Amino acid sequence: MTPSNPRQGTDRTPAPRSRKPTMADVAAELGVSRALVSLVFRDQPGASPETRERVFEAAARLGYKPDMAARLLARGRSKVLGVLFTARNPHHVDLVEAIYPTAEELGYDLVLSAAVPSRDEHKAVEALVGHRSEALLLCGPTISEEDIADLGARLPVVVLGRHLKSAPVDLVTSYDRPGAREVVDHLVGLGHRDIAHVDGGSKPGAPERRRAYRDAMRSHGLADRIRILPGNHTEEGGQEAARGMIASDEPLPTAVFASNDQCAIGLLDVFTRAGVKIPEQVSIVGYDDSHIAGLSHIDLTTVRQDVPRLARLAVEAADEQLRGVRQPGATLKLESKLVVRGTSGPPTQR
Amino acid sequence: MTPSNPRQGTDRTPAPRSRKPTMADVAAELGVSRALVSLVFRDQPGASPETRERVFEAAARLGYKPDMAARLLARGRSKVLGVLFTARNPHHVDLVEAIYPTAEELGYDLVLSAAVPSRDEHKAVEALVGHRSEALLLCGPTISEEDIADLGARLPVVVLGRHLKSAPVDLVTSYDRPGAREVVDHLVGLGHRDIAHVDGGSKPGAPERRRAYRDAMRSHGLADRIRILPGNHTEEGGQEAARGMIASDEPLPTAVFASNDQCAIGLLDVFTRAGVKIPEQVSIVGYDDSHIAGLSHIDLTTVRQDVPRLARLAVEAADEQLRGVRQPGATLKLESKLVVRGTSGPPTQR
DNA sequence: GCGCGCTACTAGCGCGCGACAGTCACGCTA
DNA sequence: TAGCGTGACTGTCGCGCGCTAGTAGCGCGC
Repeated sequence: MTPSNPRQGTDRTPAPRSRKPTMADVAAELGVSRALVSLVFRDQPGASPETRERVFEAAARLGYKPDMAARLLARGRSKVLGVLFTARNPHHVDLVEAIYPTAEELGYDLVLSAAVPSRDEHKAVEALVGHRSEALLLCGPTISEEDIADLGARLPVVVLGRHLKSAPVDLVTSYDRPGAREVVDHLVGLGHRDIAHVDGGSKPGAPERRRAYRDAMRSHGLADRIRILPGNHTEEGGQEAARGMIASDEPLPTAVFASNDQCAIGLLDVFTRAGVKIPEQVSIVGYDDSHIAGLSHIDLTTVRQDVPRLARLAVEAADEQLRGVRQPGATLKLESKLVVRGTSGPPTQR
Repeated sequence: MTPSNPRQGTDRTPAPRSRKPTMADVAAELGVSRALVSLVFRDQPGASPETRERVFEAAARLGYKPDMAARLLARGRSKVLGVLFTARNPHHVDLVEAIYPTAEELGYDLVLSAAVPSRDEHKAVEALVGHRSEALLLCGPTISEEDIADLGARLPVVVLGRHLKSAPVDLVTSYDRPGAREVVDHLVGLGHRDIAHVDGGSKPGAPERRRAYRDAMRSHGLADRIRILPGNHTEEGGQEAARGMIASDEPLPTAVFASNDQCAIGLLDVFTRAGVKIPEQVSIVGYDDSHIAGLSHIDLTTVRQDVPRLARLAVEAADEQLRGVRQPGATLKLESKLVVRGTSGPPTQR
């Protein structure tokens, strides 16, 4: 019937080279102007209900879908937010999930870019900017503060889960001090005194959590028991730290507070394989309450961040910057909360 | 709306323009044509080395970055692949990670779209198409075969990890039969006879694995022990199945083969909480060998799919369709391999 | 002097759409 | 009847770029 049809029929033509239908095709089909079709698809006043109906019908028949790239090009605002996250980090995945609803609510489209081992964050970010993201949401970025500042000078940037001194960007994180404090309180309350911390190096959030751990230990009069082991925010980091503890001459701590859940899971892994009973011999506490911490039989005691609100605040912050209602540089912090599960318990006497 | 953008890079730029710099700005800065700048940025012959140097220098000075949207619009080929995945599925995350290197190698850019609870696959796919993806890679899509066929009629589509009868798309999966066969062989070899299967309903790959399980059981003469429990590919599905088994009047099977890792982890969760010893009382085997199966103290016996090769084949398949070197409809299957870990062992006599 | 081939560059159209200033028919008022 | 307003629609420009067909300039051989 229609001359321009999507490439159907795997039978006849070897390469049915059919163009994707455009607005002009729809307009021609109905004998109206492109502008009218445009109006209808943008849901703007200026078209009668019957016309709208006919336009939609014709569009469906031809298989027309609006072309984002052209739309972005033509209109000033792209309404696209770029989201950078680390594919392996379950907490980031949680954040991404939570960002979608608010973004949609405020009329933004999302483009995701994953930082993976073979592809560093610089490339991922450039891809986002290249795809005309109006603003960037960076989940725990590891690039330098200077690079983030440069980005922030180019477009609105919201950083999640990392503290920065002076970059012209918005920050959305949880308070680390109360969370870490709750962890130490919890462990001390159970009777622990030898509470070690496996840190996350310079990874986002790690310095703050390390500092918060130190403060909490001091305020419990356990300054001399402070023991900080180098780690990072991956399972491997936790595994290595655990191996180090086992191989060490010093006795094992009775509790370990890891800088994030993945690191904690790495600890769990090596300890249980080595026959160390969790939590009888060693209690383990993580940070983030990513979805894998609660589900499955990992059952990790951890600190829950309010992911839905973090996500909402981040999107709203980006929106505010874009609308120019305020200058960048806001810092938003949320409460976090200890979630006690199976990997923490009273120390056994020895 | 103020026409002047409040955000302005540092005061470095001599001619403070509120617009993002374009190719024309770079060209004007040097007194050359836009086309020349275009050549340089596309790394095409036709510009002298000195000119290239000057163009790059001027671009850097002005802070010019090529505009993807315009580039996509202008050139026929967008060289963008759209990837649909389920954020929560660790196997999908593994796939996404693995897709990046091959895509880059073949000169494709990637746009990710996550299916999350609040945003179904239809929307996610439309977003990808809207962003001008030339081809789609669908990781375990749950939308109907008909919808996939429609998509396949519009643009090249490669489906990972799901079998389809007749959609005009490429399929890249692992053989389910040998994998499931190996699982049953392994369990029978350990002495199991009551081997149940928690299936994945109609989820991608689930019917094939269910069938493969049946066949393998039959060929071991265990047709009468076939026991299939409804489940799905989430932790919750596994948990529910496990609760069902515990509540049931029938004795527990001595081994359970789950349709994927997440489901297996759900089983593990409920069984261990209920005091059922794994693997002494019940052996558990998963499917996918997603990164969380091996790491952490989950230590799940599972079937490893060759993720890097799956990813490579998928990208190559998309590329071939795009280059028109063959018609869609190819089916590529890879070997998969049992990985024995801690959740399977000989049954205890009772 | 001519044509030849080569490198280095330019002119200008078009991608699919949004924005905006029109145009047109129609109905209402004075 | 002219004047005016309004809803429904059209014409056209330009977004930032890719790409094809050019052209100017140069050295070369005869």
